[in-house]
Amino acid sequence: MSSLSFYNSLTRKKEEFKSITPNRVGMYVCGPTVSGESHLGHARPFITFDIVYRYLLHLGYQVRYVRNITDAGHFEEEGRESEDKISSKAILEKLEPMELVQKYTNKFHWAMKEFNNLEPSIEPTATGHIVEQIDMIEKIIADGFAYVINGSVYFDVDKYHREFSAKGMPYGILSGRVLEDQLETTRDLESQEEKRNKSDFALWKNAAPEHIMRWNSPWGIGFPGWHIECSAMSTKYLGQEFDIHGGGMDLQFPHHECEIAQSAVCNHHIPAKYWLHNNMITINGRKMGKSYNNVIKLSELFSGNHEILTQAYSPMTVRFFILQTHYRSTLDFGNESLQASEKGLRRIWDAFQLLSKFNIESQQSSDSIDTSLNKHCLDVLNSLDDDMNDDLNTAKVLASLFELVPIINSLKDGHVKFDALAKDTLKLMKDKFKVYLVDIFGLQDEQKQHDDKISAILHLIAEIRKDARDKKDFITSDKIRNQLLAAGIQLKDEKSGGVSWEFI
RNA sequence: GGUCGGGUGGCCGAGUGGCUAGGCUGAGCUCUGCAAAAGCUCCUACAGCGGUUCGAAUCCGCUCUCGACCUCCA
Repeated sequence: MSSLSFYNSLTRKKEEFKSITPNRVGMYVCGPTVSGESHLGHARPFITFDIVYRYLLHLGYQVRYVRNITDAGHFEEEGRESEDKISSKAILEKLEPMELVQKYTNKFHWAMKEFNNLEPSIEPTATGHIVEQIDMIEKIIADGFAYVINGSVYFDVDKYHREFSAKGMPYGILSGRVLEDQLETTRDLESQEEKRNKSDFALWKNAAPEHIMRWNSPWGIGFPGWHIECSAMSTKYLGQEFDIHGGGMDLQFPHHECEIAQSAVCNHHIPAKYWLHNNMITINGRKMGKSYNNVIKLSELFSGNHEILTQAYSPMTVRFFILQTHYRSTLDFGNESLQASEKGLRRIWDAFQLLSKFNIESQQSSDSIDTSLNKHCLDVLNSLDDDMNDDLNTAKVLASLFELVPIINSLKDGHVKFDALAKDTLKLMKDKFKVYLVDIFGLQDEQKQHDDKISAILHLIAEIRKDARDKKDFITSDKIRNQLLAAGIQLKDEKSGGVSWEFI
């Protein structure tokens, strides 16, 4: 059996995963900025890294999964009016900053729950770690890699690059950018006189009087820069060097590059061994993002309340949609694609439900095994782990599971006899479907829950309809079926003579 | 302009040298009172042009084209 490997953005190649501490994994994923509601694009990293988390747990690792909440505002583009996003919107909505932050944090948690994402081990907030951030900045200043001007602190990228290139940690090591090129191509921006170089970034920013979010610091009243929170919190909870750092590809530069520089100065290490980046979700070929004005919020997606949407899509449909593509590929949103995922999910889930109900133990081992079919099943089942180990090829795993669906359905319909497959093969199939769909992919049943009384009524109605059919009273039987269908309940006559139903 | 990554059948999307990816859609058949579901079958594609090779979607070169990042970003 193969071993787990990841594509490491840092080395730009696939590498076998070996945890720093045996059997334990530390993983840090950049969380949401809670200044607004999460959209479809945001769902991708959190689902992707939920799969990473679940898979590592499945492999038996003890994982500490840290995902932060960015609740201290970041800056607008340098050179424009420096403005704290969170505080400016708070004025707009006439809310306390922390009230706003709480509101969107709650919404974020709601969405994560809808997606059936496991909760991280620690979910630290930026505002709760101002002290740690200040400590780290002081250390960087003491080491000579940051300078103070007008109550703000900037990281001296140029100096860092000169001194740390020799230590194998040049600025640009993660993103592949060459600092010298950057300096030449960065456009001239105004209000940058404070910084010694254009590539320098803020560690601490002096707060203008109108800023509501503000803290005391050795340099005056202000707020932390964008990148320092992740360095401070990952160091605090995972140590100076941990296993996995995850996030969206758009964070690779500058965010993660700056994290590396900050941590390299303070801890003398590139903070993480493996850097994993998920690709973007696009819409009409363009990245979904605020600046493109093409976002679909998660609440809109789930309710169908958006002009682009032809219908609502459930959280599991969205999850499945994301899993059907490799995490490093762009994924283009489209109603047709989502609908395909919705149907595909139902098909595979129905097969899984059937499979779970099969009573394998009662099957007698026999010599009527269809060896080629049996081998085909085993080959497919045994390929699953290899595909998952190969940089989490969830798309391939799902395709393989789909290959088994016709066989499962045929077992039910009797096209394939149970004793055509070895008992162990059936057991393995049952096990793998459960492990992958439920444990690793985190899919769950979305059938609307109905209570026993409804079930009893449906049983009764089905029985009445059966009586009508037996009497060849198809007018009555069709009336029952059609009206139930109109009410969202689909009856299916089974070959065995029984009836099953599905809420649609 | 710089850096990087793509272009796969009607749609979405795996796949790095030879073997059917898969899902959705469409067509036909079987089953069925009729449906639905399910099964079977079909529609067999790799942007273009060259090159390497016995053999290329896959490797190399060029061209066209789309996108991401370049200090707000998942």
